[in-house]
Amino acid sequence: MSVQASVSGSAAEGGDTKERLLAAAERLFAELGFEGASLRAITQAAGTSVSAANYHFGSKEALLRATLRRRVEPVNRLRLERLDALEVAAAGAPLPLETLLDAFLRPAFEVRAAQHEGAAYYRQIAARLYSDPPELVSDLKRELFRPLFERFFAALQRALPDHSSQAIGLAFQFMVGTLIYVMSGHLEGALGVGDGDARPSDEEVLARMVAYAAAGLRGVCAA
Amino acid sequence: MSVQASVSGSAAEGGDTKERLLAAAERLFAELGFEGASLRAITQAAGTSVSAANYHFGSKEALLRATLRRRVEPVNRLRLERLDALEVAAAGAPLPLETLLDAFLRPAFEVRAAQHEGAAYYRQIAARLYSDPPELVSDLKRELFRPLFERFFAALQRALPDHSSQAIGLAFQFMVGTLIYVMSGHLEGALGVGDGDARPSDEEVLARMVAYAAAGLRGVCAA
DNA sequence: GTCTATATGTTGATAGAC
DNA sequence: GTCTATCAACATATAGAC
Repeated sequence: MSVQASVSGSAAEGGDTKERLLAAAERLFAELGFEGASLRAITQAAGTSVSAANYHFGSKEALLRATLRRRVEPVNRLRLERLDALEVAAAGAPLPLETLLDAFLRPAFEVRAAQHEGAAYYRQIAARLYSDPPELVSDLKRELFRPLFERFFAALQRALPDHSSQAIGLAFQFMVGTLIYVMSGHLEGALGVGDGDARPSDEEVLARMVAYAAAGLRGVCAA
Repeated sequence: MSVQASVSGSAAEGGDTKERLLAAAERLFAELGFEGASLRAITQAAGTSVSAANYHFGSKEALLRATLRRRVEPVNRLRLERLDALEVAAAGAPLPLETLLDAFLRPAFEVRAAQHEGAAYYRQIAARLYSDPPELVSDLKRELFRPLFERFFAALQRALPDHSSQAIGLAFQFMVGTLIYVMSGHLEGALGVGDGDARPSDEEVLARMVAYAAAGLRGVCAA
C-alpha cells in the first residue's frame, strides 16, 4: 500500500526533491550568481523539472531566499546559544571581549566545516547576501540578523563600557566585513597569505581574527 | 573640414559613446549584477545600440572589465603616489602604522567622493570584483592589485618588525575585507550604526577604520 | 562609428495530463 | 507531486547599409 507508493514514482531514488533542489540551487547560485544560474540548469542538476521547482518554491526568487536561509539560520542559532550560555555562566558580569567575539565568529567556521558536500559552496552564500539584488534579500537580511545583532551589540556595550555606541557599532560592522570576506573564500588565492609555505588553517585564521577584532575594538576610540 | 566632420553624425550630442557606455554599464552592473544587466538595457541607457557596444568593447565581458578597471586604477595610483611620497620623506625610516594605513584607505574614500554622478554606483564596484564570476575578473584582480599589495606589504613589515609575515598578511586581508564592506555601502542601513541620531561622515568612518586596523594589526600577534 | 534588421538560442512561468 | 509541452519575452552576437 504505502510501501508500494513510496517505491513507485521518482521519489524512490533517495532524498526528496525539495532537498535536492536546495542543494543544486545553492551550488549554482554560488557559482553563477542569481541571474547567471538558470532555473533549467538548477532543476536539471537536481534531476527534476522546472515545474517541480516552481511547485515547491513558487518562484526563482523564493528559491534563492530558501537557500540563503537554510545556511544562515544554523549559524545564528549557534551564536545565540553560545551567547546565552556565556551570559548565564557569567551571572550578570560583563563577558571578556575575546570570549564574546569567539562566540560570534566561531560558529561561522564550525558550520562551514560541518557541511559535507556543501562546504565548497557555502563560502559564497554570505557574500551573495551582500551582492545580490537588495530587493531580493534585504528583508531576509533583516529577518535573519536583527535579533542577533541586538543581543551582541548589548553584550559589547557591557564589555566596553567606555566606548561610545557609535564606535562599537562601526567596529562591529568592520568585523562583519572581515568575516564575510574570509567566508567568501578570498583568503584562498590572496596574495601574500601563506605564500610558499603553509596556508593557515581555519583554527589559525579564527584565532587571528579574534585577536585582530578584539584589539581593533579596544583601539577604535583612539581616533 | 574636420570641424564639419565632428559636427555631423551622432557624436555631436556631447560626450562620446564609449564614455556613455561605461557610465551606463557601471550603473547597471552595480544595480543588477553582470548577468542581470543586459547589453540591451545598458546600450539603451547610454542612448546607443548593442552593436556599438560590441564595436567598442568586443563583448559584454570586456565591457565589465573596462568598467572595473576605470574605477580601481585611479585609487591604486593614488595609493602608490602617497606611499612613494611618504617613503621619500621618511628617508629610509619605517613609516608610522597609522600613516601607512591612511595612505591605503583614504584614496578609496577620496575617489568615491570625487565621482559626481558615479558616486552612487561606485560603492558596488569593489564588491563586484569579489562576487562576480571569478573567471571574468580574477586575472583583472591580479593585474590591478599585485604590485600595490607587494609595496604595502613590505612597508607594513618595516612598520611592524616583530610580526610574522603570516600575521601581517592575514591582518592586511582582514582590513581589505572591511574596506570592501564599507565601500559597498553596507554601512548605510546597517543595524545599530548611527541609528536615530547622526549617520557617521566619511571622515569619521575613515578615522575609525584607521584606528581599528592599526590596533588590530598591532594586536593580531597576541593570539 | 553607428545604425536597423535579423539569426539563433535561452529564459521564467504556466497549463494540463497523469 | 511530477511530468511534457508550450508561451511570450528576452538574451548575445552579427550582417550589412550608410
